[in-house]
Amino acid sequence: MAEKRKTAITPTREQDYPEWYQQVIRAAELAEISPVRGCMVIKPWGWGIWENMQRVLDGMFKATGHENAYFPLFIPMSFLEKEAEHVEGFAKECAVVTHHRLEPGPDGGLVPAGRLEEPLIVRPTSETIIGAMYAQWVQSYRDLPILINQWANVVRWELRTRLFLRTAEFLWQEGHTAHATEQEAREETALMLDVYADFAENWMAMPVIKGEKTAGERFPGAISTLSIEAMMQDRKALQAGTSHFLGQNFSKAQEIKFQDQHGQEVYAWTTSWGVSTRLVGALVMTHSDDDGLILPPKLAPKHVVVLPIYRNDQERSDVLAYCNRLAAQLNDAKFSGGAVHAWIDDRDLRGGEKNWQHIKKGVPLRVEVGPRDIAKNGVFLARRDTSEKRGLDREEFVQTVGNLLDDMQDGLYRRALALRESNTRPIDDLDDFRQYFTPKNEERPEIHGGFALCHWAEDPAVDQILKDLKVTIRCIPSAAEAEPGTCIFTGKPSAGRAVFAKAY
RNA sequence: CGGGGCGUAGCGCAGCUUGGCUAGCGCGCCUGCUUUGGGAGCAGGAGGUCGGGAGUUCGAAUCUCCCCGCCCCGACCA
Repeated sequence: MAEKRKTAITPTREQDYPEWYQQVIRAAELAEISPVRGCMVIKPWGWGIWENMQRVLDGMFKATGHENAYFPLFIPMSFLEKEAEHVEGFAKECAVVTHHRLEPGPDGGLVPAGRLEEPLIVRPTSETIIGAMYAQWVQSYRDLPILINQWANVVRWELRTRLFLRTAEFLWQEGHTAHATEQEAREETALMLDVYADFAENWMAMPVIKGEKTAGERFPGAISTLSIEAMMQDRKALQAGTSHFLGQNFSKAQEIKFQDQHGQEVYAWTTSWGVSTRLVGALVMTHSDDDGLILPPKLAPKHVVVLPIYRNDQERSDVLAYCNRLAAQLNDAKFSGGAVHAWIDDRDLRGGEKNWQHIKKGVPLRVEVGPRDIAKNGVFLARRDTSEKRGLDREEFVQTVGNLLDDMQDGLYRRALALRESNTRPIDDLDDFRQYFTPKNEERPEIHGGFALCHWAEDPAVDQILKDLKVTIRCIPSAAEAEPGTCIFTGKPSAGRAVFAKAY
């Protein structure tokens, strides 16, 4: 017997959460570190998840009146310079293109030649280049609103990267809208946050808190930034999507102006909103366990893997024929407004090995089919989320597979919500707050803390305490009721509680 | 970008302190046979310019210098 490990992933979440995360991504074949510094290669299984995310989100954007378009990867440096806060926010992490030609170098290599008159920035986000176009497109109130989204890659020259969570290049969508009135733009900002929350909860099975960022956490150049915040299994917060109300900051900087009904020349009100491939990382950290990835069925690239089991050629042909009929039936079954996606894994690998591969990749359902099942016209079913295994009748399975997948989707959401709820609490005392966010083992911090709901006030003293504890204010929850209280850091009066947590 | 650690086969590592035969081990991979309902067994085999460059030396994975990359901790961030 080979060495039998208790879990498919080492270390476990408890032993070393960050390392566990990396190992899950590798074991599930989602992505790999690339030869290019800070950049990752997204592999087919990981890409399949992102494709599903794109498809669903794209449908939601269209349903709320948006259209897709595409703007250039390169942004003239002067564009970025127009909005002061914006420059300051992104300058440090910009990749800059300064040349447009390569020539043979003295040592046989290539050297850049043909210096550009004006350097080009590889977009870290596209407010400026899109705004420049909007300025041309908008002349009359009749041209508004403009509701455009683009799917694109962006580059932020990060010094410390982690697969999916923070890479130098990442993929995202960025919506950019321009409106005639402030109210309409604010409504758009809130609407898109709702879209993100809907997607997170109903497709990713990831509960989120909707809220507004504090001044310190705002997008550079925004009047207000809304976000959805999720709790990962190490109880840290992950910002999973943002929606910004940009006021007239960018339209003034970029001359996006128009004549209103009264013939007055006024500036447009703009918004921007985005989610990125970071959501794949969020998915991993929300649901997976010590045996690898667990996927919410609604975003899984495939739902059911059929594993044929046979000993000889005769059995092989019988079993495969049965499996083919089963897979065809499954692919006709309905799930989540589409079809169940099943396939037969007939690779020449031993059963146990093959089985574990699918466990690690998080395939929601595994179905073993061997001579014994055929004799009973049945299947042997294993579900990834609960590890439950049982034999059942083939027809019954085909009839109920959609419901089963729905049930798994719900179960994952409830499990994630339960984790968040049992690790969220109001804290009204600074000592309690410190204790909550201080690990028992300073050398190797164990999983600790969670979300704390506290009264607070704007004050440099608060910033310092939070910095020392490595805690951030995640958001001021939209759902919170007005509740006057006292800032636990300064004793100043507070209008309501904010969510505090350690964060990614 | 500051502090610390590490680069040896696809992955994980030993060897380095005290330079010396043909650079090893486990997993994985290939071939054959036996196997196959939860990570198979035996036998044989392939795979390395020891991260890169320069230096010291009769001789460098091992010593010196420079460079590159990765990981951890800070600062910054979707």
